[in-house]
Amino acid sequence: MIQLIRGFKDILPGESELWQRIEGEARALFENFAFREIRIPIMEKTELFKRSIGEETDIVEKEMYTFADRGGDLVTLRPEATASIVRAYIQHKLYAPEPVQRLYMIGPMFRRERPQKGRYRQFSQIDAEIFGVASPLADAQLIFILTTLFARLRVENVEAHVNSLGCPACRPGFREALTRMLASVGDRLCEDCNRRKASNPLRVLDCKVPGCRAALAGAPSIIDHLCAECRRDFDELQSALTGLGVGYRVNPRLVRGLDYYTRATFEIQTGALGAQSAVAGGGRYDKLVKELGGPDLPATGFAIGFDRLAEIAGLDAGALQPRPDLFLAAMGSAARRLAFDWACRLARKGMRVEMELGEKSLKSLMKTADRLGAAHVLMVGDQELAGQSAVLRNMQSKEQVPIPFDGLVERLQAMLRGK
RNA sequence: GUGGGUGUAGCUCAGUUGGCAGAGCACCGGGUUGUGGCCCCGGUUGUCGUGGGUUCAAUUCCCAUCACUCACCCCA
Repeated sequence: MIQLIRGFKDILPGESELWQRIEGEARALFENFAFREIRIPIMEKTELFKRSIGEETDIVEKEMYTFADRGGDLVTLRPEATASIVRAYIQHKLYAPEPVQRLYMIGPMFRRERPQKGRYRQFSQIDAEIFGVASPLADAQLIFILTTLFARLRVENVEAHVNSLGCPACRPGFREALTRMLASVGDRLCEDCNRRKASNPLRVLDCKVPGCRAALAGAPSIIDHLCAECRRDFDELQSALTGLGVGYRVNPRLVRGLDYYTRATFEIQTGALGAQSAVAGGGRYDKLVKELGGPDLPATGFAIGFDRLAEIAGLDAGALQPRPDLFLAAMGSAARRLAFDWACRLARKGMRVEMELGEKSLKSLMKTADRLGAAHVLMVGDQELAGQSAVLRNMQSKEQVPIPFDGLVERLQAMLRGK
């Protein structure tokens, strides 16, 4: 028996309906906010991810599915969506006719990590990006979309965390101050943080080890080091959120694992996913478009962990299961042939129709119809053939009415429409 | 990459001084010769994760391995 790859999973009927619902809600919301869908390839040249995400990040250093294809080109299964979307934005000069582009995509990403709750090697993201808008109102809009979507999906106990990572003008100053502080408490930090304080000091800020948290009690806050422009933008983001009625928490410890982020950064966090607290994360990356060879245009975006969202959505999966409008119960080959014909025609007319194609007792057929949750059952056997009239049973009221063969499809369509 | 827990029927799980493999649910059939849910009766389903070892005998003990899972790490 060949089993699926570690960290990958099948979305089976019963769960796929939930995924469809989530995707549908997301698409509808994006359309309302004037986003348009972009479909990007599942692989890119490895170089793209190295340059955008950052060589020193864990994603690039040890998590990417990278290999040489048969022509010898180094390619990588996408670990996130932003890099490809930016690449497409530049490559197709989407900015030329209109710099402002609101784009979204939904699809699988790949990172080779050790699987655990809320973390898979193939996972899906719902991704949104806004190009060409420097205003923090764009960031506020993204957060508003996130909280709206989560509310529609009945996600409870989530909290929006926001922070500013500063810009090339002010972040270096903060980084220095933090590095100095970390050097002075080096002996109290965990092993990982001692390694990180050199490679990526900002990451030390969100270490979960209690000792590190205590040692960092007096750590400098990025917010105190923001330059005037960053400060002003961060204030405007907050007032916009407040104006929209979005609850949020300023979290100076919120940092990102990807190098390209600047200024506004945010995360939707939950306690329902074990150790994985982030259901969605994003922020502004004003320098990335230019770094990847495009014009100097700002951008901001987010990614939702689809799998994580599906796990915490408060929707009743049972209520999402499809139920047949009509189940055809036929006895005998002649009646079955007739019923088969009706079933196909009714399905083509838009009715959800199910039918048993083998010979079964009526009792067995009724049981099947009941199990499937069929609203109505159409019975046809020798008696009905003789009278040229089938019997329609309402499974809930148990009421049964004869339906003449002549014009049966049209009659049923009219009777069951909208039910 | 590191550590803990768990692998027995389609599902949830029992199964200790080592002795031919179990329950509930589900499924199929019957009770009701053409009418579902409730009830009753009967029936099907297993490489006991895999490979070795110890033993007359291993689901049980030992070793290895794989998978799942949780946590670290990292992130969505």
